[in-house]
Amino acid sequence: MTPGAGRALDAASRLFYEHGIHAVGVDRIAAEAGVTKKTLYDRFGSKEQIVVEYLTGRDERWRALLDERLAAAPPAPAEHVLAVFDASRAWAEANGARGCSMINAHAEIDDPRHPAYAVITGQKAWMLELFTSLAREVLAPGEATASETADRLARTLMLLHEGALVAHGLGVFPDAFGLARDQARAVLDSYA
Amino acid sequence: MTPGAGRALDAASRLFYEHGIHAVGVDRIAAEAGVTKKTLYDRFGSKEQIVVEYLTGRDERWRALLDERLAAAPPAPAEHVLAVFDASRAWAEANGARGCSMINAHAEIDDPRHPAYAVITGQKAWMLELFTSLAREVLAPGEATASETADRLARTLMLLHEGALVAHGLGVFPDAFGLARDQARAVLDSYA
DNA sequence: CGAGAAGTATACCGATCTGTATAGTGAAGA
DNA sequence: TCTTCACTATACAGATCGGTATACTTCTCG
Repeated sequence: MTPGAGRALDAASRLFYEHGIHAVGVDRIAAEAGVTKKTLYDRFGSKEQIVVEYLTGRDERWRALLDERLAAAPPAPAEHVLAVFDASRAWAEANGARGCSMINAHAEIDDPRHPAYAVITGQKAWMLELFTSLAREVLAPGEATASETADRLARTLMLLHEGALVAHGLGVFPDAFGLARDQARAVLDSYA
Repeated sequence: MTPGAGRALDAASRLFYEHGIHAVGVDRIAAEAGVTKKTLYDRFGSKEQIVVEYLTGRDERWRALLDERLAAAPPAPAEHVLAVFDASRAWAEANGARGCSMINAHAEIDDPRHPAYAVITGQKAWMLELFTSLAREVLAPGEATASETADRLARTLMLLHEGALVAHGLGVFPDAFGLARDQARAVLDSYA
């Protein structure tokens, strides 16, 4: 990534997240990045591609933070589940004043053929798979066999997590991730 | 509401919900409603006002459906909580292929001073208050006294509900409202 | 040295954006 | 009958949209 491209993607990411994708034009991105539109189009080819790289970049940074937190968590599977909610709280404090960028982008992108659509649904599917694998370990440590119970537990954790993302983004009540974490523990206990 | 205004608001509501607010221009609204732009601006004054009435209209229809379902539910307070999730499932089947219009609109409106912002946060606050009053009745039937326990239960129900809205809108897994309803029952039982 | 990559500055394109203006039509009601 | 209301049709304004074109500079690297 060239310096100009980096500045452009940084500016675009901030502007897209704060104001929405359709509300931000390429002229504004170029101006705030201190870059000309020619550089933008030489590097990215289209606004659509900038959107894709914006979402991909957030996804990668989120997964990196999560991997880090999971690696540092106590080895018990249930602790890993709680670490996901802790990671989300930390992420939201640093990058999440306006909620989940994937949920927000989904509100603006109606066409499933849009290249950014796969990034959005891909992250949600990945999160569900993560919860599913954690749920399996909680229910049957050591075994990696699928079960309807694990799927159900994983989906419940996903509900709590997505709910916390929205409650936080809309400011419905304070510390949504803390409550979701507590409820996740209660759900895990109920399965034990 | 004059006939032309009604057609315009219907068209705007459908287009805003399906494609997003910024992606739909007033020319398109006018064309699909079979109305001229002059009629649009004579009746509504601005696009911003059309957005406000779009969200207000959905809010009112949702509350009407919910009131109806709550009135028809068994008298036990816990049944009323479950009826909220049932109402959401019914609403989503009829009007919710792209998720919650308030969450979606929030993704596109960054300015808290935007007149639509109050409609969005107002609906979420109202839902939290509904869950809170139901939680109080569940915990202490007949009494209307506030308690931290009731607030906590209400927020947990809110988490499950918002989570189901998102999981349904993004298509993360099938029947999110059914699962949320089952989990709500489990949470209610745990408080009993 | 010379080529190529990365960048700047500026102007332009056609389309679309919200919003306004002008002129006229048809119908309902005092 | 005459006014008022709701509406149509069309044209336009100024700004912004995504995207392209031309010409020049600056730096690195073989």
